[in-house]
Amino acid sequence: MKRPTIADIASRAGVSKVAVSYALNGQPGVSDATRARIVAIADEIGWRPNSAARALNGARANCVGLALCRPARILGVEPYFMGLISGIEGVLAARSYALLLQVVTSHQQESEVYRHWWGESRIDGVFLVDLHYSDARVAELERLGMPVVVIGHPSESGTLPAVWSDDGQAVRETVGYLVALGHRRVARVAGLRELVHTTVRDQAFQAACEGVAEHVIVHTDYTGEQGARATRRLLSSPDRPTAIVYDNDIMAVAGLSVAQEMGVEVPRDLSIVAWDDSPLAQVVRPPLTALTRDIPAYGAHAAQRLLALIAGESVPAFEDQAGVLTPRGSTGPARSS
Amino acid sequence: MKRPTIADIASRAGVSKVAVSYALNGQPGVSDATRARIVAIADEIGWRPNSAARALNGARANCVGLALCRPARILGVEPYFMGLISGIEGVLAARSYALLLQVVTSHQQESEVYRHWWGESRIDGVFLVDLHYSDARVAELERLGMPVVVIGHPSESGTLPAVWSDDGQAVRETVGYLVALGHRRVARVAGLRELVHTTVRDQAFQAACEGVAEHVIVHTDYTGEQGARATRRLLSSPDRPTAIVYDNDIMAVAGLSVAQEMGVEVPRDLSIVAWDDSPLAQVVRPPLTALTRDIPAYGAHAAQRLLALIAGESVPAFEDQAGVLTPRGSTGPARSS
DNA sequence: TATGGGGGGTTATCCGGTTCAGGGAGGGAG
DNA sequence: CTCCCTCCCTGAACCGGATAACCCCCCATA
Repeated sequence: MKRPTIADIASRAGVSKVAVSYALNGQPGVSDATRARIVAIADEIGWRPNSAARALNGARANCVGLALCRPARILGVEPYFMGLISGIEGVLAARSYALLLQVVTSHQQESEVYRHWWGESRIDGVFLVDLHYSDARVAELERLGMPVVVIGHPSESGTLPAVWSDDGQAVRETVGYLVALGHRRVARVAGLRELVHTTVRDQAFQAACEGVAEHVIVHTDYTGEQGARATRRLLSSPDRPTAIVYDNDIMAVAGLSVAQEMGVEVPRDLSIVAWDDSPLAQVVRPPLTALTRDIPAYGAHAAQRLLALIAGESVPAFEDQAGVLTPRGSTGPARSS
Repeated sequence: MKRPTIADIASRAGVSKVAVSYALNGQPGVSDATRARIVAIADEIGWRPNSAARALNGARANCVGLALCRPARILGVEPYFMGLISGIEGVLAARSYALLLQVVTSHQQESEVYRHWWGESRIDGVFLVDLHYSDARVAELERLGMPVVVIGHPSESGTLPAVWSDDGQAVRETVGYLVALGHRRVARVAGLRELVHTTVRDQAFQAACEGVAEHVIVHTDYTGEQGARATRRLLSSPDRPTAIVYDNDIMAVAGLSVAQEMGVEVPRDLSIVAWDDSPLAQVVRPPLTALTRDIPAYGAHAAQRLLALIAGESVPAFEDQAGVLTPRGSTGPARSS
C-alpha cells in the first residue's frame, strides 16, 4: 500500500495535480467547492505532503540541528542540556519544527556534522553551544553561511547572533550576598576552563571579591567526583573558605555531602551556592541556595531567534535574564572566627 | 553560490549525470579511471548528496525518530532518558544516522507526530517508549507498517519487537537482599501506575514479599516532591517500613532527605534502595544502594535492532540484562525492634 | 457588440538524484 | 571475417510536489 500522492487525489477529484497543490496549500486559483472536495479526498485517503519533494523545490527542512560535544554521560547528569532542549522543543513543536540531535566527540566532528546536515538540506539552521575562545566552529559556520544562533557570550560569537545572559551580574549578586553575610574567604568551584562562560564567571568573581574577600578558584569537569574532590581540598586547607560557589548543582550537592562527611556543618560552618537551580538542589538537606535561571526559557528564546533568522529576519544579540539568587538553607551568616 | 549538484560534476568531467551517479555510489558501470576523476572533482567542489532528492527516489532518510510523552521538566531530572538517548546516539552516529526528537504532551499527539514523520519520509523508523496497557500507539504503529522497536515489556508490544529487561528479576533480588538483612516491613515507592513496567514491578514486588514480609506500594509521578511526600507518609505510619525501594533515584534522594529531616537514620533505622543508579545516587550521604542498569547499553541495543529492522531483517524480542543490585551505604541490617 | 478582466483551471518545467533500457566500441571465439 | 558478449557510458523517464505561464469562459463595461 503506497503512500498517497497529490496525483492520486487529482485523479480521484478529476482535476490536475496543480489544482490539488493549490487547494492543499491555500493558494488562490481554485474555487471553494473544488478546494473543499480536494481537501476532503486528501483527508479521506490520509495524504501527507512528502517533505522530500517539497525540499527539492527549495522548501525549508522544518528542522534545526544541535550537535553536542560533551561526553554523553554528562548529558544524563547535567539538567542544563535537557532543560535547554525542552525549551527549544517547546518553540519548535508549535511551528512543527523538529530537532535533529547528535552527540559528537570533538569540535571537528561537530563541524563535519553541521556541514553534512547543511549540505544535505536536512536542516534550516543550527544552535552552537559551549563556546571556546577562538572557536574554530564560529568561523566554519560563518563560512557555510547557514542560519546559526550561538547560545553563549556574544564577544566570541563573531558575526553570529548570540543569546546569552549576564553571568557577571549573577556572580556579583552572589558575592555581594555572601559578603553581606560576613563571608571573607570565598571559593569558586568552576567548570571547564576552556569554556568562555567559565572565564567570564571567573573574572567577575575575582573582580567582585577584590578588596572585600579572599578568593580562590578551582576548575573541574562539572562531574560530582571532581566537585567532591575540589571541596575536600578546599575544606582541608588551613584557611578554608566559609563559602563555596559551585558552577552546577551536581557539584554543589557533591560538595555538600563532602562537607557533611567531614563534619563541616552547612550552613553554620560553610555556605554553599549552586549555579543553576534544579529539583535536586531543592531536595537535599539543607536545600541549596541557587542561582536560578529559567533554562527552558533560555532555550526557547534561542529557538525563536533561530526561526526568525531562518525566516530571513535580521536577529541582534539577545541578552536573556541573568540568574537570580534564590536563598535557601545552605547559606547563612559566616561564623565569627 | 549554489550548492554543487551532480550535473555540475558531470559537465566538469565531461560525462553524463548518470556516470557521476554511478561513480559516487560505488555502482558498476564506470571505469576506475573515470570514477577516480569524478570522485576527485566531487571532492574538490565539495559536493554533498541532497537527501531530499535521494528520498524522492525512495531512499532511506537515515534518521530515526523518538517522541517523548512526558512533561519536559522530567527530562531534565530523570537521567534515564538522556542515558537512553546517548546510548542510541552512539549506535546511530557510527552509521551516520541522526535522531529526530520531539517532546509531546499526549499519546494522541505522539501518534500524530509519528504519522507525520513517516508520511513525510523524514524517518526510517521509531522507538516507542513508556508503554501503557492496551496502548493505542502500538495498534497505530502496526497499522502504519513502519519499523518500530518498543523499549518495554514484550507482553504489550503486540507484533512489534521489544527490547526489555526483566524487572521482576531485579525486584526479587532486591527483596531477597532486604529480607536477608532482616527486613520484615518493606515499602515500594513506585512510578506512574499506568506504565506497564510499573505494574510488572508491583506484581513482582508483591509476589516476592508474599509470606516473608509485610509490604506496601505507593504510586507517584517520579518527581522528588511526590517521592518526599510518599516517604513522609510511610515514615509517619505506626508500623513504618524498615526499608523502602524507590522507582528512581530522584525520589530515593528526596526520600533520604525526608528521613534525615525526620530524624530517621539511614541505614540504621531505614534502608533505602534506588531503581537506576546514577552519579547522584553515589554522591549523597550515605551513598544509595541501587539497581544498576547500563542504560546507554539498553538504548544501544534498541538502536541496533531498529537499524536491523530498517534493513529488512527480522528482529525478535531482545531481553537485555536485568538490573543488578549494587549495595552501598544506604542499606543495612534491620534494627531488631 | 466588441473589449477587458478575472476567476478557475491547465500544461510544461523544474528540483537533484536514481534507475532502466539501450548503444557504440573493442575483443575473443568460431 | 563474423558474431556475440562485455564494458562503459548515455538518453529518457521518474520520484512528488511547486511554480510560471498561459488559456478558456463568463460577466461587466464602454
